[in-house]
Amino acid sequence: MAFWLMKSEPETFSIDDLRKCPNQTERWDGVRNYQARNFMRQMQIGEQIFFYHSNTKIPAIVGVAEVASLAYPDPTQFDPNSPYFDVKAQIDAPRWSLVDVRFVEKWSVAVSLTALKTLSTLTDFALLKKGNRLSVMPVSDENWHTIVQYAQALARQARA
DNA sequence: GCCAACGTTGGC
DNA sequence: GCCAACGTTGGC
Repeated sequence: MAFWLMKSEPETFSIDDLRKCPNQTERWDGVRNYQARNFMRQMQIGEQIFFYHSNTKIPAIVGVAEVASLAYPDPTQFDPNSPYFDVKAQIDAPRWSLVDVRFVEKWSVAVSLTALKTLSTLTDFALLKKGNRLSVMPVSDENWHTIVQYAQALARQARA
């Protein structure tokens, strides 16, 4: 089982929006980057995802979601009315894929990008690499557990 | 196949 | 709102 991180701008689609979806599940549409697409094509049902809020006042991992489908063609690429429409995409040769994503939990205390940068135990974390713009990326087992434990510690502190 | 121009991402 | 970093496009 692999672990992942997916970015979303909360003004567009936040973790609260995901929680309110039918079955708390939604298509992760609009990814138009080949590397990110390829990662989604590797995803297996049930794999865990950090839900990251980007391009906002406090960029942060705000909770956990899970992969709810294998990758399939993103329907918005064929829809001329969608902002994600792609003229070059053909029905019989789709360019873009997506997976369904299901809400798992929202953390009581988010783990901010600033906080992540202070975690010296994180190794080779793509999110922290300079100039990183990838919206879907793998997370190593070690980094996943480090961050989850840190989030739990923050939650305990907040309760105390 | 190179690379300049352009558009986008996303932290600050 | 700024701008650095990056990916994509298209002329040659």
